[in-house]
Amino acid sequence: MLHDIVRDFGHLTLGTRLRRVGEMLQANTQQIMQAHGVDLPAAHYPFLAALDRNGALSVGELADVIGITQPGATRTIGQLAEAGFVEIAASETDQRRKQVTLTESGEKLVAFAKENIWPGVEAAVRDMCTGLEGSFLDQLAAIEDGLKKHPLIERYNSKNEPPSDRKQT
Amino acid sequence: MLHDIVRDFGHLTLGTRLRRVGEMLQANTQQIMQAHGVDLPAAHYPFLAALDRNGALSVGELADVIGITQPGATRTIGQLAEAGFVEIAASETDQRRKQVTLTESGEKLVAFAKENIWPGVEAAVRDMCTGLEGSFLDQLAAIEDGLKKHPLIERYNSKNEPPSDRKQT
DNA sequence: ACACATTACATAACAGGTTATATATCGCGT
DNA sequence: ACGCGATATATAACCTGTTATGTAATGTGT
Repeated sequence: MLHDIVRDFGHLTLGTRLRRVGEMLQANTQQIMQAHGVDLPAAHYPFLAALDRNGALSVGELADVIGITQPGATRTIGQLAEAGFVEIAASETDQRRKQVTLTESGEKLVAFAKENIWPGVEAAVRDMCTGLEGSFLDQLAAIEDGLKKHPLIERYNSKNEPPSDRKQT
Repeated sequence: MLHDIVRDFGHLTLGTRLRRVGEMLQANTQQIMQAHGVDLPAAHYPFLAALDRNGALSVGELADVIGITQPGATRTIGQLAEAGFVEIAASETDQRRKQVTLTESGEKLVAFAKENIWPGVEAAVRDMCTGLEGSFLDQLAAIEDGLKKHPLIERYNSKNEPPSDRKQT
């Protein structure tokens, strides 16, 4: 069998590797959400969480809080608005700013996720991270292996009731 | 000041966070290469390294070795071929397979990087990872902070001669 | 008060990954 | 030898981030 060259290269290819694991985790998280009937790209959740925590925020503030660049925030906010989860309004005091707020639908979504899904996801990821030892590279390798062996949704399901679809109110 | 919500959320947003750090590292690495006159997207280097190590490989083998999906490999290989660093030839025994090999230009590039750049990059990343302690999340936070404070190229330059442009042979 | 830099957001093009699916060749069973 | 599943690659569409740059509104110095 061929080697995993990215892993072999150690620190040299750490960037590629972190990115790869991150993408895998995002996909896993999205899968869990979907199993609950919530169908939204994984990267949208930090926006909803930030608005839930902080109330109305401008585009730039959201980018800051979430740690991405402003154009990325602009796009995601646009998609969330199109999906009806947030509202975008021009600030009254400064016509350049856009105030972003959760709609009622968005608030309901966050409430549901906060109550029923996110704690389980957090627990599943924490489960995967417990017992890790050694250097950062060692721990990362353990996570890669652990995630391949037991995907997040498996860890999630083993700790939770089988999900009940939120759409069937 | 507003919080970094992705970090606050702990394990819940680990995916987004890993991805973010990975992208930063890739960008840093690319920057160092560029300072040496080598202008190639960061994700292309694992391909060159794999071909250098293993000799000719098929598209699927490259995807395996590097740990990405086959369509991703197909695209990157196409770009490398266009840049003249690899050659794509149909296998003689199996018309479905494409054998990918380094061109002379590709071999020179790898030789130069292996000799003059990659060791320094590896050392810079290792430098950033030394002395890390605590949980995976703690170490990740330390890396985020360390990278923001001292980008890779700074660590690299402090340990190496100022780069000499390889093009001016 | 007006010129001009600064700020906030939008837009465009790209990087680097993904899934889903099409296409062509191979190889195997009957 | 022929049909058909399996395999190798390609293509298309998408996600999520990035730079670089444009545009409109704001504020500031003279």
